[in-house]
Formats: sequence, C-alpha cells, structure tokens
Amino acid sequence: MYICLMYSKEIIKGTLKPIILKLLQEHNRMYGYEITQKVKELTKDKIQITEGALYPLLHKLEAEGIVTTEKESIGKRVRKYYKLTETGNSKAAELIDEFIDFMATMKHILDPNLSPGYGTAQ
Amino acid sequence: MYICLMYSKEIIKGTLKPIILKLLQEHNRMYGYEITQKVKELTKDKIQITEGALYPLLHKLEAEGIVTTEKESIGKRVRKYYKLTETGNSKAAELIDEFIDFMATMKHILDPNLSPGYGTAQ
DNA sequence: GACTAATACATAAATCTTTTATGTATATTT
DNA sequence: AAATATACATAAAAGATTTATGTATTAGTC
Repeated sequence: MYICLMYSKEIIKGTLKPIILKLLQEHNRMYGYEITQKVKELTKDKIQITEGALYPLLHKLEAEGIVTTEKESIGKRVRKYYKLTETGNSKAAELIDEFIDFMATMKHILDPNLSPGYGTAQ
Repeated sequence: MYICLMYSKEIIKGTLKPIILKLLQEHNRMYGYEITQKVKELTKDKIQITEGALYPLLHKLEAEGIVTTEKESIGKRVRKYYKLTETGNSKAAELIDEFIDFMATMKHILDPNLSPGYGTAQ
C-alpha cells in the first residue's frame, strides 16, 4: 500500500474549511494554533495547516457570522477562541455532509471496487 | 441524508488531475469532450468539468510528458486523443494512491465513526 | 545566561487553479 | 431555420493557498 508522510499541496486545496468547521463542531471552542496542532495530531503530520491560510479564513468566517470570537489572556499572551454561531452550526453540518458526499463520488471514480453500492440508494 | 445536485466550486478544487489520470488509466485513450461527458455520467451531473479548466490541464500534462496526443478526423472535425505515457502511467498510479490515502485521512477527520480502523495498519 | 524551539497571533506578495467569458466551427435534432 | 450538442481553444478575472515576513511571550536546553 502507498504510504506518504505529507500530502502534496494541490491535493489539500479546498479542504481547509470543512476541516475547521468539523473541529469547531466537535470542540465547542478552539483557538487558531490549537486547530493546527489538532489537525497535525489527527492526521499524523500528513496535513499541516499553514498560518497564512488559517488566519485569513478564520477572519472571513467571523465576518460571515459563521463563528464568533472571544479573547482570553494566558499570562501576557492573548488567545483568540473561535466558536460556531447557531447559523454556523447548520452551515457547518451542510458543508460537511456535502464534502462526505463528494468524497463518496470521488471514491466511486477513483476506486470503483471500493464503492460497489454507489448510486443504489436514492 | 444530505442530497445535492452539484458540488460547490471550492470543494472540487485540486481534484481534476486525479480524475483525468484515473479515466486515462482505465480507458487507454480519450479526447477532451469525452472526458467531460464521462465525468458527468459517472457522477450523475454532480461534477461538471469546465473546458477552461480541462484543456489547459491536458496541455500541461502533455508538456510534462504525462500524456501524448494523436489527432483523428471525424468528418470535418478533428478530435484530439490523449493517452498516458509510460511515465504518465506510474505518475498516475502514484497520484491516485495518494488521493485515496488522503480521502481516508479526511474521512477520519470528518466522520470518525466511519473510519474506526484509521491508523491501525502500519 | 544565551540560544533555540514552541506558542500565538497577523498580514502581504506571489503563485497556482479554476471560473467565467469568449471565440470558432461542424453535426444533429426539433 | 433555429437550437442544441459536439469539439477544440484561450484569456482575463477571481479565489485559495503558499511563502515570506513580522511581532511577542514562554519553555526548554547547552
């Protein structure tokens, strides 16, 4: 079986948003750095979120009302926690479901033997 | 369960290359328009490849030596068939394996219940 | 005590992919 | 005759992410 340490950049494109929303769904509130570490841990270093991608997206999600923030002081440092709003919660559920459905479709294309029942359920 | 007719654009990013390479792996040779139709058919219209994305990528794959082309006249129209080179074949296998592995990782993040054995096999 | 790595945020330029728009031309169906 | 499908192609604009850079605190190591 194919083993890789870290995925090539192109492959990860477009997956950041569902990842973040899923983690926020599960953890109530998280701060940026925590998200990067959680993803590293969950994926055994295969996916490493860059800060240049993460923070602008978090800010955008806030501007869209998907998440709200609260700052918290840890010693002299300030952490910014993100949590889903009510709207954000349903948006998150939608997007994650769409992504899972999409992956089933991709699996059907890429590995037909592993998705024998594709399309039978309507 | 969530049903959607067509995936949002962002979600599909980065998936075009593995899709094309997989189809070429399976069909020996295909022409551009044929690829768009095959993908539409396989995914029940959920993924529709735009020509503006397809043709530049095919040209790039040719420039990189992943595919070769042969033109064929159908009446007064000319079709351009693409097929994998030997190098292209192994590159395709690599990329597809990486993508499948990546999807397993994503599934593990997004839907932990459906990937209980994640990471047990080494 | 000084240095390094980790924690924690942020932004901006450059890169890359894809969409949207446009163009050309033939073949088929209504 | 007109509309739709087939078949290629390119170019400007939009969008996401990388790479690079910046600031500052905290913890661990030599």
